[in-house]
Amino acid sequence: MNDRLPIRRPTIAAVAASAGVSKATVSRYFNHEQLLTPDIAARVKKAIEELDYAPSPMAQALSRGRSRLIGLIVADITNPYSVAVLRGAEKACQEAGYLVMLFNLGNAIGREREAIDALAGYQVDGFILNTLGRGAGVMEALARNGKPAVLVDRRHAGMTADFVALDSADAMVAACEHLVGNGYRELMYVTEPKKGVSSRRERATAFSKYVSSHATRVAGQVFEHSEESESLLEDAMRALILRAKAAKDGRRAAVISGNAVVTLRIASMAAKCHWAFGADLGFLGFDDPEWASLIAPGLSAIAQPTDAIGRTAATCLIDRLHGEEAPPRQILLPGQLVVRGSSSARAGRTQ
Amino acid sequence: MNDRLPIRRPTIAAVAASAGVSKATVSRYFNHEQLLTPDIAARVKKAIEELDYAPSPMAQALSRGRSRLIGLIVADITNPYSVAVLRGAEKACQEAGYLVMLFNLGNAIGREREAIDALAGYQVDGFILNTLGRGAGVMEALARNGKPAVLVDRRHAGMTADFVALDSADAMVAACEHLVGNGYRELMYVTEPKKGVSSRRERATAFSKYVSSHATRVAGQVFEHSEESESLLEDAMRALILRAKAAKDGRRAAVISGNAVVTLRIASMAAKCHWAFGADLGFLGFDDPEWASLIAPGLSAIAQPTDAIGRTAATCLIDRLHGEEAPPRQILLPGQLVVRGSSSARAGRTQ
DNA sequence: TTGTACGCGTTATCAA
DNA sequence: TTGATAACGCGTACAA
Repeated sequence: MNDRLPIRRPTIAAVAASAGVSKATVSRYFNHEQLLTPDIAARVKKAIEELDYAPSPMAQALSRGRSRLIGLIVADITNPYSVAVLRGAEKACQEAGYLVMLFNLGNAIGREREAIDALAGYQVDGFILNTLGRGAGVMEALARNGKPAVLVDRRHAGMTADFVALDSADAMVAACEHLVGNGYRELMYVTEPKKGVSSRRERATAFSKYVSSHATRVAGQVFEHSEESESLLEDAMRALILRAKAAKDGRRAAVISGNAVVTLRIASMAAKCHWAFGADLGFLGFDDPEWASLIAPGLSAIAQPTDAIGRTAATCLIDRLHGEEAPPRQILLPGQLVVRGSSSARAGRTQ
Repeated sequence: MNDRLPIRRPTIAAVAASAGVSKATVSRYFNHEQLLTPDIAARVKKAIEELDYAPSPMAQALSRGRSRLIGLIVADITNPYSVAVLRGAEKACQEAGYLVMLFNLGNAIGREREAIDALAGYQVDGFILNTLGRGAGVMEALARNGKPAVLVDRRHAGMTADFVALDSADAMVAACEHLVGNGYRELMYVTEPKKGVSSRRERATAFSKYVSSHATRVAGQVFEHSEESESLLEDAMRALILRAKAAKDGRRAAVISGNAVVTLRIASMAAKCHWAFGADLGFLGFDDPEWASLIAPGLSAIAQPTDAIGRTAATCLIDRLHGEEAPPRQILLPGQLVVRGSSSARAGRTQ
C-alpha cells in the first residue's frame, strides 16, 4: 500500500489532452479565465475535476519567478518570543496563500548568509528576519538575491528595510512610571548582553534616559546579565535592596527584566534567596509568559503584541510583493502593561 | 539600492559559457565529478567561483522529482511540546541538508488534507506529522501523493507509518509508582479531552491499568478537562482531597496532569484555592516546562525527550528517503522523572 | 570523456 | 479566442 515512488500527479498536459485543448488553454483557465469561451472553459473545468488536477507550484515558480513562498529566519526558536511571532506570521501567510519555509539559526550567528542563500535558492519571494544582526553578510546576501525583507524586533544598522517591533521606548517609560508611581525609586534594569541587538540597546537606552531625566527622585542602573554572571547578578540585586533600605526615605527597590529569559533567571534567584516580590523587591518584566501569573504574587509585565507583530510583518512583506513601493516603514506596536502583585504599591500579597 | 526585480542569479548556462564547456559538463561537475578530466573540472570550478554560482534547488527538484524539502505539519504551534519537537526536527533536517516547510493547523482539524496537498505541491520529499488524526483524508492524501511520512506523538488508527513518541505507558507507571511510593494513594489523572488523540488515550489507559492492578492500596480516577469545565475540575479536586482526609489511614491525594497545558490550569487553580503542592496535594505532570521549578515547592514532572523525538522523527524519515525499506517502525523514547517538591514524601517545603 | 537534445510542469509570446 | 512554441534552470539518456 505504500508504493511511494512513481506516483505522479496529473499534469497540465493530461488535462489538455482529456479536454481536447492545448496546454495554453488550460493555463489560461487558471490565470486569465475571462479570455475563454464558456463552452471551452466548461470542458476544461470538467477535465480538471475528473483528473483532480492542481497546478504544480514548483513548476509555476520556475516559470514565473515567483513561488508564493516566504522565508522565515529566526535567531533562536527556543525563544518563546520568536515562536509567538512565528505563529502570527505563519497564519497571515497562510491566509494570503503563502507557505512558510523555516530556518532556525539556533543562535549560530554567522549562519545568516547561509540561511538567506538556502532559502533564496528555493525562490522564496521574500524574507522575514528575526536574527542577531551582526549585519555583515546579511545586507549583501539580501541585495544579491534581490528579494524584499522585513525585520522583526532587531533592526540592522544601516539596512533600509521595513521594520516591525514593540515600541520599546514607550513601553519602558510606561514601566518606569508605573513602578515609580508605586513607590519604587531604586531601579535596576537587567538585560541580556546588548551586543548588537537593537531591541536590547533601545530598551536600555530608554531606561537610562528615564532615570537621568528624573534623577532627583529616581536612581537606576543597567545590568548586563550573561549566563556566567549568575552570582554577580545576585550581588547586584542584594546591593539594590540594601540601598533602598539604607535611603531611609521609604523608597523601595525594583527590578525590570528585559525579556522572558531574564525573568526566568530572576524569578528562580528570588525563590532561592527568599525575596518576596512586591514586598522586598518590586518586579516588572518585558514579555508576559503564560506562567507570569503563577509566580507569587503574580509578575507584572509588559505584554508584547507578538501575534500582531508577526502578522504585521507578514502582511507588510506581502504588500511589498504585491507592488507596494513606499519607502521603508518603521512600525512600532504598543505593549500592554499588565499589573500584578509584583509591582504593588504596598507590601504584601495581592492575590 | 533596493531594486529587487530583475536580479538574476547566474545559471548553469552562464557557467558553461564562461568555462567554454556544455551545460551537461557543469551539471556533471556537481553530480558525477569522477567522470571529468581534471583539466576540465578545474576550468568549471574556476567559472563557478568567479560567477558565485549555485544550482537552483527548485529547478533541480523539478528535474529530479526530489526537492530536499520536508513538510512539517503541526496541530498547534501554540503548544510548547510541538515547538520543542519542531526544533529538534528542524535541526536534524538542516544537518542532513533538508529544509523544512511548516504548516500550522491552528487546531483546525479537517485542514489536514489541505496541508498535505499544499506541501505536496512543492514536491516535499516526505512529511512529519503531529496532527489531530481524525485520520479521514490523511491516509488518502498521503497515498495519493505517494510520499513517506512519520507520525509524532499522535498515531492514526490503521495508518501504517513510522511513529515516534514518548513511551507513555512506561512513563505513567513510573509516575504512579513514584507517587504511591511517597504515600499518595488517592490519585486523579487530568487530561484534555481524549477524543481521537492516541497519546492522551494511551496515558489514560495506562493510568487506569495501574490503578486497577493495585486496587487494594490505590484509588484513582480519570478526569477529562476541557476549557469550559473549570469549575467541575475544581470540585473534583476538592473532593479528591477530602476523600484522602476522610480515609483516616494517612493516605494522601495527588493529581497527575496529562500535559503542560493542563498543568498550567491546575497550578493556577491551586494558587487560587490556596492548596499547597506537596502538602495538601501531591502533583506530578507530564511535560517539564521551564517554569516547573518556579512554582513552589517545585513541580515534579515527566520530562519528555522532545528534542530527541523531533530529531528521531526527522532522521527516521530521511532514512526512508535514502531507500530504507524496513517495515513501519514504532519508536518509543523514555521519559525522565524529575522529582521536585510537589510530590515529596512528607508535607512541607522542599527547596 | 564530452556534447546534444529532450524532459520536468508551467507560463508567456506570437501567430493563426 | 485558441494553439504552437519557446523559455524557466536543471538532469540525463544517448550519441559522438
